[in-house]
Amino acid sequence: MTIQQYFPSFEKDLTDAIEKEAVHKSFSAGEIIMRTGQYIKSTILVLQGRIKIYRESDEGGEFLMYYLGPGEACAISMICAIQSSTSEVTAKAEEDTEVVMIPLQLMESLMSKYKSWYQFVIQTYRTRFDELLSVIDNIAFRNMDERLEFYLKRYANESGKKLISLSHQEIAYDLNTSREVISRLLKKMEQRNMVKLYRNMVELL
Amino acid sequence: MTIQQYFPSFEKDLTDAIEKEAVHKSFSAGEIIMRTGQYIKSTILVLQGRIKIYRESDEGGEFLMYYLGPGEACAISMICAIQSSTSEVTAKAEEDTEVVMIPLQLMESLMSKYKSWYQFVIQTYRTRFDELLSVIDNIAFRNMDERLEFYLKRYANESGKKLISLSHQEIAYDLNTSREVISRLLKKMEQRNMVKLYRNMVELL
DNA sequence: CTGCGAAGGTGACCTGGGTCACAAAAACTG
DNA sequence: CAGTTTTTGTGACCCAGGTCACCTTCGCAG
Repeated sequence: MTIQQYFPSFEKDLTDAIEKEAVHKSFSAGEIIMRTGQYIKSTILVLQGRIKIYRESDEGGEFLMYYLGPGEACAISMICAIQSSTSEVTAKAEEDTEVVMIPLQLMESLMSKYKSWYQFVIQTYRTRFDELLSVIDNIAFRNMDERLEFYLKRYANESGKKLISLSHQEIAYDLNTSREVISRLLKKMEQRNMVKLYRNMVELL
Repeated sequence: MTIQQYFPSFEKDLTDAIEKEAVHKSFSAGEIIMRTGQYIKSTILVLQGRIKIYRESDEGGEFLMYYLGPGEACAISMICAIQSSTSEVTAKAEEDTEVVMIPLQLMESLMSKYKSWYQFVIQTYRTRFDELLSVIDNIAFRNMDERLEFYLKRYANESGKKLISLSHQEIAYDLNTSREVISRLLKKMEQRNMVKLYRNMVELL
């Protein structure tokens, strides 16, 4: 079945155990899966779609951390699940999304029983930790133009398309800046032949 | 012995195992323990002193992530150790420091044998992940004055002293800004009676 | 086709904070 | 204690990027 397919590193027994005890769930595009301060009782594995993980400030600012796609899991939900503490971030379905929710206790028992699960968890931490490091690099050391370029490239990479369907406003939210700034910078990039601009779309060249 | 003392959550057997197989090491103040790009083969537990974990940019910028004190461990070294990959950060002894190095294979076997070790590792990930989140919050959403305030408070907290022995230049490095900016902001804080300034020292009020 | 809302463009202006140049203390050294 | 080094203070200036005001363009619904 699907778990097998998206998580090929899992042992057969592990796949079965998850299949038997975990809960499948669907979210439609735009739905909030988890919000700041919410109590977490399960970890999330993504089967289909895309989930956006971002941080919200008290003053309504918003800041993209990373996206989760099929075959990936939310490190934060893992950590919190184990500690059964509250989330510090918001998760939103960017597209229609299908996930498997693994409750706290199951998580524990899988951990001691299946080496491939343990390794998957470690791998997940590692990847997300790295991702956070690169986020920090970007905001600490780079200017807006470089950050925008990085953002577009990453987006294109992860979605596999060169045509990025985002309005300037949406990009601005993700980078915690204003629409005008993004418009100006994109215009500059267009003049340098790095992108081509359309309504609600940016094409990377 | 000391491991027992600084890591009271460890089972007796675990303490013994570490005592027997891991290596004690000392670093003097200012020594680099681990640098960006270096291959990591062991995890570090801190017994004495203080270690500063920071990120370096290509252009020589520097950016503090967090400090490690007695009883704490380096999450990054754990993750990298397990993956036997390279480090993305630099670790420097801030004071004379004593650590225990736990080699990769030992790490693995402790993980499956001792529940208290497994929990310690998870706990460490959690703490550091949170710390990174708050670092991101700060640089993404806050201005320099708030960041400086946060920085000083954290420093005071962690060292347990209200007298902070740092030059303006050192603070500036940690926050990846310039000395002048820190001087100006500290002066303003002094006028607002939040701190008192001395040479090479800041006192939090 | 018209009218309206959403997206994008643009100029004017402001501010935080980075940079430069230099002065004044403070501390260390012979 | 005269000279040197380190730290701190400060004014002048600049630039990225945030803010505001307002315009244009596109696409859609009636």
